[in-house]
Parts: sequence; C-alpha cells; structure tokens
Amino acid sequence: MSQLQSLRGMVDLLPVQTRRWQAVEAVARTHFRCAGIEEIRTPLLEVTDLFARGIGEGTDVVGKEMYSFRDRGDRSCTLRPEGTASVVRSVVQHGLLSQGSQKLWYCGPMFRYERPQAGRQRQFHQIGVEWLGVGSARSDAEVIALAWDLLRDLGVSGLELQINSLGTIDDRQRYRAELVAWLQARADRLDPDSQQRLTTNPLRILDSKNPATQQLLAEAPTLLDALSEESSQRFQAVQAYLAQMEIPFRLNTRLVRGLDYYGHTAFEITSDQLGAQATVCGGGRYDGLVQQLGGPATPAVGWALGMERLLLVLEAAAAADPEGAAARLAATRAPDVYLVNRGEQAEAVALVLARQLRAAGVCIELDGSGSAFGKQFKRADRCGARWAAVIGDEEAAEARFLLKPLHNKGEERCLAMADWQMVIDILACDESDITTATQFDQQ
RNA sequence: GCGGGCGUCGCCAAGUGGUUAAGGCAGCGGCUUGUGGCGCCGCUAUUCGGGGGGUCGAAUCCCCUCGCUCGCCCCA
Repeated sequence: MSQLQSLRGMVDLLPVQTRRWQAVEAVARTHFRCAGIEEIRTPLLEVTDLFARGIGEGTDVVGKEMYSFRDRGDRSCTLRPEGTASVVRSVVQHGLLSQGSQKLWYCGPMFRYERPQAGRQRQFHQIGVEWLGVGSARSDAEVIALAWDLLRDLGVSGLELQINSLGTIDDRQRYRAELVAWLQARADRLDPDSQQRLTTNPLRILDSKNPATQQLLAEAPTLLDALSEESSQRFQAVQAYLAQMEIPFRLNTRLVRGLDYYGHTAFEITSDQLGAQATVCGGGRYDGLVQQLGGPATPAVGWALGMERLLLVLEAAAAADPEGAAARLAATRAPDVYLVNRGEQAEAVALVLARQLRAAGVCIELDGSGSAFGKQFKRADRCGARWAAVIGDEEAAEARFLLKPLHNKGEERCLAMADWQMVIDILACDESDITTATQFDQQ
C-alpha cells in the first residue's frame, strides 16, 4: 500500500464518531461544572523525566511504551502517556496549591507505543479528574461517584465498580514480602510470566490472566489482610460512603494497577461489552506524587476514563436499546431548512439569505450544485430537512422566496426577502413536530 | 516484542485456476431544462493491499513485504 495513511494505532474520528464524542464531552462538562471542577489543559509534550519520576521507572508504561525523542535542543521529550503527572507538574509549577485545594479535570490525547487491539490504540483519549489537596476517605467516594454517575447518565449499563486498598507504602512492603515468600514456595505452579514477575514486580502477579495462576492465588494471602489498622479503617469508611450513596461495588483484592504512584483506594470500572481490555475508567489515591514531583506534601485522588472504550460501550448500549440515552446521544439533527437555488442572481441572493438565517440560529443547508430544481429537491428530501426554501430567477428578481414544508403539514408560503425573520417564527410553530433521527451507523 | 485470523470499488460483498471480476448501498446523470419522497434506465474496479515466482492461463497456488484485526504482555 503506497497510499498515504495514518500511522498504526492513530485513528481518524469521522463525523459519525465526532458526533458522539461531542455529546459525551458535553455531558461530562455539565457534570464537572455541577461538581465545581475546573478544566486544565497541559502540553502534550513534556520532559521525559516527569513521567519517569512520576509514573515509576519500573513500570511498563515508562519502560517500553513511551513515545520519546530528542528535540533540536537535545532535550529528551515524551508525548504524554497519561494525564496525572502533567497536571501535578502544572499545579506545582504555578503554585496553585497555595490557593487551597484544586479540583481539576482534563481531556485529550495520550500516547503509548503498544500493539493496537480492541479498545487500545497508540493515540487514545482520556477524560480525567484530579483532586489535589483533599485527603479524606469521603473524597475518594465522592470522586468515584462522579465517574459512576457520569457513566450512568450517558446511558451505559453492564458496568462493574471494583475497589481495593493498596494501603500505605509500609503496608505494601510488608505484604510484598509475605506474598513473595508464599509464592516462592509454590513457584513451580506459576506460569512463566508470573515467575518472572516474582522478582520484578510481584504484586502484578495478582491480576495475571492465567487461570492456573488465578486458582493458586485464591489461597494466597491478600493485601487487604495485610493492611494496618489505620489503612483498613480508612478503606472501611470509603466503602461505607459508597454504600450510603447506593453505588454497588465489588471488593477485588487482586486489583493492583500498574502505575507506581497509587496507594490506599484504587478502583476500576469495567464493562462486559469490551474485549480483553475491559477497564473503562481507572483511578485511585496518590498521596505521594505531588511531593515526589517537587511540590508540598499533598494528598490527591483522581481517575481517568478511556474515551475510545467508553464509546465502544456506548455503541453497544445504543444497539441494544435504540430508545435509550446512549442512542439519543448519537441523534443527528437534520438542517431546519434546505435552500434550493438556481440561476446566477438567485445563487447570490441565496447566499445572503442563508447567512442571515444562520446568524439567527437557523440551520441551513445551501445547495451549491446549481443543478436542476428536481435534483435539489431530491437532496433536500434525503437530508431530512423539514423545510425547503426556494429561490430561482423569478424570486430573485422580485426579492422574495418560497418556503415549503417537505414532510410535515403546513402551507407553502411566499415571503418577501425583507421578511426573512418570519422563517424563525414559522419554524418555531413547527417545533412540536420534531422527529429526531436516531441512526447509529456501524463503524 | 510474541502468537492467531484477514486484506476484491467510498461502504457491504460474490468469486477458491480458464474468454469481458456478480450483486447491494452510497454517489453522479437521465426519464422529469422551476419543485422532492416511489419507480425505472444508465454511469462508476483494465483490476483483486504491494512486490516477486511458478503456470499456456491466477483475484484464486508459492515466497516476501505492508496493512488491518483479535489475543498475550500492560493499561484507559
């Protein structure tokens, strides 16, 4: 294929998609506004060291998935693989924490050099929330609720919230030793990958997909049992808050998460509609990160939601229930008026009329083909417009135009060009008649 | 990085060695040079992701390559 095409794992979003994306983003913005969360936008490119220090040198994301290169000034730069490190860097850099706690959200592309598969691309998009300077167990629950409610209002079903506590660094170190000892005694029953991780990253063995390993793990000591009294109580409190909000969750003691900065509450929201990459939203508490990146000791929680995965789930939901909220998100609105025009004079006049009506908020499709009236009407009909406005040489010469209903009752009217504003009233009377097309095209 | 599946028109898709590569959708044009929705007619791939090899002859067989896709690793 010598045809130019997009890079592997980098996909175009065509109008069929952008429609839904915009709808999702709009709902998210509303939720954030109601929760007093403000948007932050940070650069896509950062100094490599930010991610190496923030996410953790030993993680896969840093070890083998970053898009890094040297710029012309010989600085090592990296396309952000996630949002949290950048947000923390920005907040620290601008001293925002001196003004109190920060509730922020962001959205945009992230980059990870991985093999693409269902629900995974090299450029993918996240909507994320970061709360800096809030350390209570209640804030964990509040932040989780935010994600849960957003997904609910989008009309997504079949979701499961899984939570776990990773405790403090001390808790984890103690548990790690305990787990390694226990597994080492049974190393022969572990799959090769897990045996490898016994030395590199033992906690990761917990969420291995190998069935035999999982079976073995069922009897292994759990992180939850290894938590200190304080950590344990904190986690109990988070669960109690979730219960009070009637948000269903499942305790998953194997949930670890691959980024080093997490501690205490960790959670994921998964969908049964996705393939192997079932996590739609993931997050947790990261109390040490701000200080680690040079800021004041500051507790923090947050999550990130994968847009591509969310959209996959949404499409499934819309297909399953064409009347549901998810399907309504993709509703397209046909133009209010299709402007049929033909003839030199008429075309000029039509342009002016279209501009006037657009400025007044009317959605107008101006036919630019110059083809026969019959053709233009055919297109008008097919695009689903409720009205056609018609300007030919006769109308242009007499400074008037026709307004004709296409598939609803109503009279064809002849209006003077100067009375163009009447169109707005005529359309308004027709409002009750709106039928929104809920077509969900397959990708 | 490693494994499996797949690549025929903008989209869906038949064709699995033999003269001109079905069909559907969309698009464009016509029947209908100023009035649509239905219908009918016509047009739209010298070419089957790309390259090479064998064959009298290939989209169909072999090799290489590129791409897509699903899974592993890991994550959203």
